[in-house]
Amino acid sequence: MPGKILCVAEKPSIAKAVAGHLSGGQYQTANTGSTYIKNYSFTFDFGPPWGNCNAVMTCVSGHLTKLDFGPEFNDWNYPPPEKLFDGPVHVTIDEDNKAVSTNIERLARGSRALFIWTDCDREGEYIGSEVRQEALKGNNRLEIKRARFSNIERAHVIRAAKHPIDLDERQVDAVAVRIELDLRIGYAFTRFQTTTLRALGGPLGDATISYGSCQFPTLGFVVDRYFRVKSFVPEPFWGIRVTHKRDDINVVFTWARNRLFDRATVIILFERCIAAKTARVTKVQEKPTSKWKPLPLTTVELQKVASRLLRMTSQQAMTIAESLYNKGFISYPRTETDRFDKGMNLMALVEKQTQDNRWGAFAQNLVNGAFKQPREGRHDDKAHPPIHPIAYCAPTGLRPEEGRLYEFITRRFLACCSEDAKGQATDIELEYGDEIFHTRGVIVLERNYLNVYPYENWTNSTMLPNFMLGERLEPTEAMITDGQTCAPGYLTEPDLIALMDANGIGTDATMAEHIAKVKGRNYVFTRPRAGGGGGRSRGFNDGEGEGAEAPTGREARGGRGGRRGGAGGGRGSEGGTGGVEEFIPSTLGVALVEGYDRMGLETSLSKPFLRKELEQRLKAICEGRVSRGEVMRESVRQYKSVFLESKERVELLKAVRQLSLCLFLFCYVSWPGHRVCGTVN
DNA sequence: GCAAGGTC
Repeated sequence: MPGKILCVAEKPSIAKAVAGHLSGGQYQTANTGSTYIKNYSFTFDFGPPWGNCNAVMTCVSGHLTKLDFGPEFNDWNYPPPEKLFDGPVHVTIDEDNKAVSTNIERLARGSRALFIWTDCDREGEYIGSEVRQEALKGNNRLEIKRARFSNIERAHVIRAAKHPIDLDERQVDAVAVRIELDLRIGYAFTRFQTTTLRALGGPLGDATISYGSCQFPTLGFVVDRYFRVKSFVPEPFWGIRVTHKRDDINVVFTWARNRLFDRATVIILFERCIAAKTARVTKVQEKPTSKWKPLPLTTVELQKVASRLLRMTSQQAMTIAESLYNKGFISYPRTETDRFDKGMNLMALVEKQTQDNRWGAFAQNLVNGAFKQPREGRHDDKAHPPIHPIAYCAPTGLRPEEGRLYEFITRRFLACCSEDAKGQATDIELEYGDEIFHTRGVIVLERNYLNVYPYENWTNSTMLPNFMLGERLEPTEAMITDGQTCAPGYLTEPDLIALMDANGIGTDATMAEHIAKVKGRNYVFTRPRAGGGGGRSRGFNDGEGEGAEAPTGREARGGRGGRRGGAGGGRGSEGGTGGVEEFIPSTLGVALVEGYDRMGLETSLSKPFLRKELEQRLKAICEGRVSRGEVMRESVRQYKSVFLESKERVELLKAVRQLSLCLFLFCYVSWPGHRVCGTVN
């Protein structure tokens, strides 16, 4: 044999799966000093120039190293926190990673080459560089390669093993910058905020007032919505509604202009309608319509749905998903990908579900020919497939909440593999005076995926009577309706996740942690949404793969007669009712955000802009447009200047002895009409 | 005692 090849994956599941494929199942397993990690030995023909080689496959467990300040920075007061922006930092290996790194170092000694099998995302590239570092300690003549793979299908993995590439140093650099900046900025501001606040005594005497580049924007979203709700001023609007009774059916026609905010105009337009006496049918159109099946499941979507329909917090959902993953029932639960790789054998996965007594018959029907390739979303992290069941699990084998999540994931998967729901829509348009009105009737013809996916629904609208194109009719009733815009609701967890996602705050794996963090720090709290919750249409994008902008502005609620036209046509209603938790900032949370916002909104630490800018700079590093050093210097300069300005303000306030007037940090002036919300303890 | 990112 021409020499041994050492393969290292990012986590045990990948090591095992890859070893299985490359060895054809013929491998020897050896324990290591780490409980979770095993070494798999086998032979494999890596192709030229390697040929048939002995190989050992092992792994790490996420990041191997840690960045930290030395003991000279242990004291929070001295050296002063601004020194954390340029003080020396060191790479260390945690105690629980010692065994992992010595395993790699030892295996590297007898190897000719290292093949890195970490996930093909930015963090994975960096973890690959950590592995390289350790391996080179054992053998500095080691040749370093990297396997490029986006799923663990057999053929794909074998191809990756035979066509390795090099580590992408730019991605490694980008992550190195992220790690160092998060550390410096997080520590500096956390120490500054905490020590400043504690000096004030009171109820916050021993609280930790942490700052983080993700937790603060998360808090910022909650505060922002809070003020939008509090400062909302309803605006009245008016509309026109026409009804016509035929064959004992009351058909409601809605106004093409929907509503106007000027009453006099509406009255004039309405009078022209009345003056016309009759309306003319200008369009009668029947056409097929469909309700699209859902997209393949991503982590963000899983978290949103879990809190909306399954009554779990996003963090609970992730914990449960991880346990299902570790038991081998579902695929890797942290993914941004909403399209299945063409090569994946989805039918085999569907087949495994045929034995279930809830959805087995549906799955069998797919196997028998009803199977349809899933829709393809626009996201692909090139590292993991969408979340899907990989083994069947009977409900008795799971805890109740695991069962509910497994059921959702499975039904979602089966829905993806079936046909859109089909219906027939009838659109009728009236011209009345100078105004246009329409109505729509929908008949659901085939429910298809809806039969396995009870989380969505689609129902027939009221049956429409026949109308003839060109006919004139006298409306049974025409009236002016009125209503007023109503305040948006406080943020819910799905809203918050959507905002974080849209603004690049955190990753699929960490968003739930940031939300838990701002709760744990008493920056925000949740409470059940008051007032039943049923009446308000949130207009929330249901994850159809479009941009995930969460609802922000005002929404209208009709007053008398202000209902939207035609029940069918669009999206159906969702199954979840009531029990929605809403996010409210605490006094402390508001004070923190206000304090930083007062220094300028574009650079406020509570806003997502700085983090977004950093993300763009990291991307620039990955594209080779700028160096790691330049980004590091510029970002440190930027954050340090915000830091020094904050510090100056505090000093100023101390000097003029106004501290008793300011809640903390900077001058927090009471918002007009703003009642301090919640308590800190 | 502080971050965010991996992962068990």
